[in-house]
Parts: sequence; structure tokens; C-alpha cells
Amino acid sequence: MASVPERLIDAATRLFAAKGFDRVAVQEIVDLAGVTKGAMYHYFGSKDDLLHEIYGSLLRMQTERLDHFASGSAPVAERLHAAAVDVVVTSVDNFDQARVYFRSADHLAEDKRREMRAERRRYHERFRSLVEEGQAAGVFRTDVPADLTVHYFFGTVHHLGQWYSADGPLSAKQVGRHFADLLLASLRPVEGSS
Amino acid sequence: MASVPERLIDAATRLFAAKGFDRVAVQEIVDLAGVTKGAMYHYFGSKDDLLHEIYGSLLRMQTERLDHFASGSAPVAERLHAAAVDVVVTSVDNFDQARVYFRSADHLAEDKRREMRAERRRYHERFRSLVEEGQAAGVFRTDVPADLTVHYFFGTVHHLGQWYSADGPLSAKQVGRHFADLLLASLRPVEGSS
Amino acid sequence: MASVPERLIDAATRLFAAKGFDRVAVQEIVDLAGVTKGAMYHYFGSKDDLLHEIYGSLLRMQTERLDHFASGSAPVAERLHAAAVDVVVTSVDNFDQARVYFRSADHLAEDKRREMRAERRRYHERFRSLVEEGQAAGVFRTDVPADLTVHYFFGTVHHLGQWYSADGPLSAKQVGRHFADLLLASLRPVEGSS
Amino acid sequence: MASVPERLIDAATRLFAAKGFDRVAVQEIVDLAGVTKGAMYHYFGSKDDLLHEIYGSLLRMQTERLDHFASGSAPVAERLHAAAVDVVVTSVDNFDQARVYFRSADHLAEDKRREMRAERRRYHERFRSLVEEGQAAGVFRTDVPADLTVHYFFGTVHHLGQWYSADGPLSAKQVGRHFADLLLASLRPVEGSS
DNA sequence: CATGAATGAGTGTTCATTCAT
DNA sequence: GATGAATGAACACTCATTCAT
Repeated sequence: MASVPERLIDAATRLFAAKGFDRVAVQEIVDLAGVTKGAMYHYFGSKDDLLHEIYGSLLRMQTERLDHFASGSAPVAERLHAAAVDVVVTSVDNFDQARVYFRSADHLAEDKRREMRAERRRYHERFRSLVEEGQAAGVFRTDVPADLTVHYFFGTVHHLGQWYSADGPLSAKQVGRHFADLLLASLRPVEGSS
Repeated sequence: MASVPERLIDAATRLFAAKGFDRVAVQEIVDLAGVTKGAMYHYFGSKDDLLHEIYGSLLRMQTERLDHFASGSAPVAERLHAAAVDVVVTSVDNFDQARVYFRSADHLAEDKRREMRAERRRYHERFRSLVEEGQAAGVFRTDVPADLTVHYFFGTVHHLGQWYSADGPLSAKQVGRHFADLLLASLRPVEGSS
Repeated sequence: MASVPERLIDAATRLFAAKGFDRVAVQEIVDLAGVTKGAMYHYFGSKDDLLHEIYGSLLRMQTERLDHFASGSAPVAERLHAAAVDVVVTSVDNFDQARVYFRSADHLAEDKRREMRAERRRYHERFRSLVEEGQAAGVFRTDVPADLTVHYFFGTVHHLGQWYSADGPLSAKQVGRHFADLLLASLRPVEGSS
Repeated sequence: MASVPERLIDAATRLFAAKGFDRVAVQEIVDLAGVTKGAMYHYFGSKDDLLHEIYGSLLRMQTERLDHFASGSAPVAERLHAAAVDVVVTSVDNFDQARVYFRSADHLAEDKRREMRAERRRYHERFRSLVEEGQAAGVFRTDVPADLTVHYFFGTVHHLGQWYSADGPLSAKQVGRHFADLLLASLRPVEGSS
């Protein structure tokens, strides 16, 4: 059986994903984890801490993977495509974590929110630099700010939790590929512009 | 001075947008609106009702506008482009309403949630039929399901509330145009495929 | 159609009987009566007033009838029997009123409660004097205080509302006769005592 | 000092008896018990639960005692007499509990009300079977349905709370004996009937 | 390490009553 | 006579957190 902190994180992830942070009582979490409240407060300083932990671990993982994909030697379009597919796939593979991440970001206390925002900005900037690299290389259009393109794509990823279902017709990888295809297609230089 | 129900809706919209439904006390709403709790419950059956009202009015407005844009006589690509710009612009023009809409949809009680979901599905389907029309006309690619394209774009729109600021460098219309450009570009038929 | 005050009394009687005074909102009463709150407060000073009215009218009616039965010229046992039957029958005929009377007596405000208690005491004493008359005449036992006999019998009557149903096998008159029979039987002088 | 749940039950019993369930605020109960609301809700799921507990414990006790008295080997008239005295005495000994029982039965939530009604029916039926036993043995009259006799007597017992006072001239046992005497006298076979 | 009793501030909601119209 | 918007105090209940054991 998993350790107490792990069981707590798992329980919290499931519940936060299903009902949203504010709708989950600490009592529910410890009940689902099969421990007592005292135990929870032994390992975690607060309910916020649980959210922070869940929130951070996915973000860290995706940042690492983005770094990996971005730093390859393939052409930039291929690297961006691979990174785009990957963020969709890992978001689906960790669906509950991702849903928590997508819907409960604002519920963190001020200090932790700042920390998370910084982390997210790093992720955003890493992604953006890939787009800018492509623009500099002349393979991506330049008439749309790279920044906006990143927001454009990440809205899509964030929205996954509101409609994607593993029972649906498409696998995570298929969805990821389609989205990456759409992204890359939208970045093709516009004909007739310099 | 606006009527009591209007003041309540305004206050609730501002607060729900800023802090999320669950973080706003009814007392805060009535204080901001300058009325008493009793007055609020005279006009609205519950806190949920306020959310439902806010939620519904933007959705109805956007549905009407989408119908208007979709039913024009211009080429389908132009109609889709105009509709895409419009949904961004109206989301920004009613930024607080949109933020409420984007982040608090799941907080409605079961019956109202069903109602809203049906309304949202209608909107989604109307948008999708535009994409399908373009696919049938041969001007949009067919290798990505129309459904997925709609999710793709609406994620983007939903995400606006998380980063857009009126104080930033781009106007709502500029952002809308860029996003519509990206959408249309991503839908161009793929070279070398039938 | 009945007058507004009558409709209000009827509605209040039905609702108080069914749910108890404290569980009925003034709004429910006026809705059932088909009038507005303002109208109610025009005719009645308070919700308490409605209860007082309902409460009092049955008590006055039963007091009058008791006076009538008690003051006849028949033997005292017959008069007591008739009075006992009558209080059962009128309680059943005005079942809702009686239930209000039985269960909501304590909910009156202090001044009206005193008034009602005085009225009830008069009723009680009138009944008791019948018993005492029989005791003096040697037809009723004297080893049980008349007072206690009256409490004994009125508990029975008050309790009607908790089990009697018009759909049951016995008519009000049948129940009344059985109860009066039991009362009279219990009052027969004990053999071997003076 | 008594345990927290005990103190809460005691306080609730006193207050419910004095003012009726709906007129007692949870805050009053916890104040009287010297604990906080949180503590109350730690031990009892709701205000209803308190009522249920109070209500049930007297009923259980009286049911047990009735079983004891009914199952003796004395003549049925003596057993019924003893049971009748006992229910009066225990109702007076637990006067507050009994008053709660008598006046607030209808305030329970649906599920608990059903449960209590079943328990009360068992009690009623146990008592009735004593009457029927006497009828079968030829010592009690048969012209009045046993069922009705039970309602007759229990109305009397329920009514105790509305007039009995320990400061009055009669002890509980004296009242019980008088009432039992009246009951037994009323059950004597009618002269001249078979 | 872990318990679970206890806290206390806060929640959404109800409702008898008033009063300007 | 009658309306219904508005009041404001009260209500039952929740919950993250603490702490003696």
C-alpha cells in the first residue's frame, strides 16, 4: 500500500479534480485516503499545501519534458510539434492532476500563487522561444506575436479537461497530433507576405 | 441609479469574476450592491440563481451574434473569421461576465448545469456546422475533425480571462483578428492531400 | 367566494394543522388563500392573531355546547355522556381546527396565551362540575378526584388528532360513544366502598 | 462533570420540553451545555438527531418496562394495572423527556419519523395485546375495540405534560394508580351483556 | 507518529413584519 | 383597501485548523 502522504495526494487529486478545491472538505480527503485529520496535518501544513503539491508536480514534469523536446537537434517545426503533442498527452495521462491545475490555480494563497505563476511563466517563455526560433528561421509567420500564439495554444490545452474523455473516439495521442497539426499549420508563413 | 436586481447582478459579476463563485459571500455581494440580504433573496432564489443569470446572459448574447454571423451570405471562410473575431471581442467587452462564465460553470446546481450545458452545446454545434460547411465546400481541411477544431478554438477563447488585460498592448479586436487568422490558417487544406 | 379574512383563516387552519404553527410561513398562508401579505396584515395584526382566532373559535363553540349539554334536565350521567360524545364529535368535525388547538396552544404570545388558558380553565371547570354533581348525587365514584377524571378524559380527546382518521373504520360518533361509555364505566361507584 | 454528549442531551431535553423543538435555537442548547456549536455537530449530525435521541431513549425504556410488566404471571388485570401505573410514573420521572416526546414527535425528519412511528406502534400493540388477552379471558368488556381503549388511555398519558406538576397535591404514583383504576374500571364487563 | 475532540468564525438562507405607494 | 419591495435579525449548519493526549 502506498505511503500516507501519497495516499493523501492521490485522494486530494481525485477530489479536487472532480469537485473543485473549495467544494472538497479536508474530512473527505482523509476519509478517502483512509487516514485521520491529524495524520494529514502531520504531513501537510494545510489544505493549500496539498493543492500546491499537486499543482506543482505536473507543472514541473511538463517543464522538464518541454526542455527535453525543445533542446533537440531536429528542425524547430518538428521540435515544436513534438512538444505540443507531448503536453496534450501528459495532460491527458495525468488527467485529474491537469484538471486540478486548470481549474484551481487561483485558489492558492498569495505566496504560493506567486511561486506557481513564476513557474508557469518559465514554461510559457520556453514555449514562446521555440516559436520565436521558428520565426527567426523564417519557417513560422511573423505577423502574429509569438506570445499570442502561445496563449492561443495553451488555452486549447487547458480546455482539454472540460471536454476530453478517455471513453471518446480519440486517444490522447491522436488529439495531441491533431492539435499540433493545427498549431503548425496556423504558423506557416502567410503567402504573399515577406 | 440602477434597479436593485441590476445592481446585484453587477456586484455579483464583479466579485465572481475576481474571486470565483465559492470565494464570494452573499454578504459581500449585497454590501457592494448597497442592499440587504433580504432584498437579494426577494429577487433571486439563491446565490446560484445569480450565477445562472450572469452565465446565461453572455451565452445568449454570443449565441445570437454567432447566428447572425453564421447566416450571412459571404464566403464561409469570411463568416467563420468574423464569428471568431466577434466571440473574442464580446468576451473581452464583457470581461467579468466572461471570466465568471469560464471559471464557474461547474458550480451551478445540477438542474441549471444541465440547462446551461444544453445551451453551450447548441453554441458549439452552430460553430461546428460552420466548419463543416467549409469542409464540404473544399475550403477547409478535412483531416482534422470539425469537432476538435471547435474545441481547439474555444479553449483559446476560454483562456482569454487568464491572461488578457485591457492595459496590455493589444486591443480586443486585434487579439480577435490574430486568433481568427490563426484559426483560418490552421484550417487551410493541406497541400498534397485530396 | 368566501371573504378575505375567512379565506385566510381557512388556509391558516389547514396549514397549521398539517405542519404546526412554526413550520408555516406567512407567505404560504397568503398564497393558499390567494391574497397578498399586505392584505393579511390589514385584517390580522400578526401571524399569532390567526392562531388565536382559530384556537378561540373552536374553544368558544365547544364551551357553548358543553353549557348546553350540562344544563339539561336529564340525569347527570346522561348529560355527561352526551357532553363527552359531543366534544369528540365536534373535535372530529373540525379536525384541522382541533389539531391546531391541540398542538399549537403553546405558541401563542404571552397575553393571548393567558386569555386562552382562562377560557380553557372555564371549560375544564364546567366539565368537572358535572362530575362533581354526579359524585354528590352518589352515581359516580368519589375515590378519584373529579379534577383528575377531567384530565383523564381530555387527554383522550386531545389525542384524537394523533391517530383518528375519517377513512378509518369508525365514525366520529362511534368513537365518541365508545369513549363516553368508557368514561361513564370508569366513574361507576366501586363495589364495596362507601 | 458529565460528558459533552450527555450535557448536550440534557440541555436539549430541558429546552425542547420548555419551548418546543422549533423554538429552541441550537445556540441556546450549546450555551446551556457549556460547549460550542462545533462540538455539538461533532457528536450529533443535526438538531434533529438530538430530538431523535431524546425521543428514542424514553420510548425504548418504556417499551422494555412494558414488556417486563406484560410478561409476568399475575392475572391479566393486575399486569395491565401495573403497566398503566408504570407508564405514568416513568413519564413523570422523566418529565422533560416525556414532554419532548409528547409535543415534538412530528418535528422529526421523514426517515427518523418513520423509525419512531414503528417503535411507537410496537409499544401500542404490546399494550393492546394485554387488553385483548383480558378480553379473551372474559375479564374485560369486548364491546369496545381494544385498539380504541389503548388510544383512550395513551391520550391520557400524553396529556400529563400539559397539566401535571410535581408541586401539585398528587405524586406520580398516586396519579398513576388513579388512572390505572379508571382504566381497569372502564374495562369491567358490562352487566347484562355476554 | 497519530488521534479525534473541540473551536469559532463564517456560510447561505428564511421570515415576520413594515411602509411608501 | 391593498400592494410587494425591503428589512434585519435569526437560523441551522460547515469546516480548516489546533492541541492535549
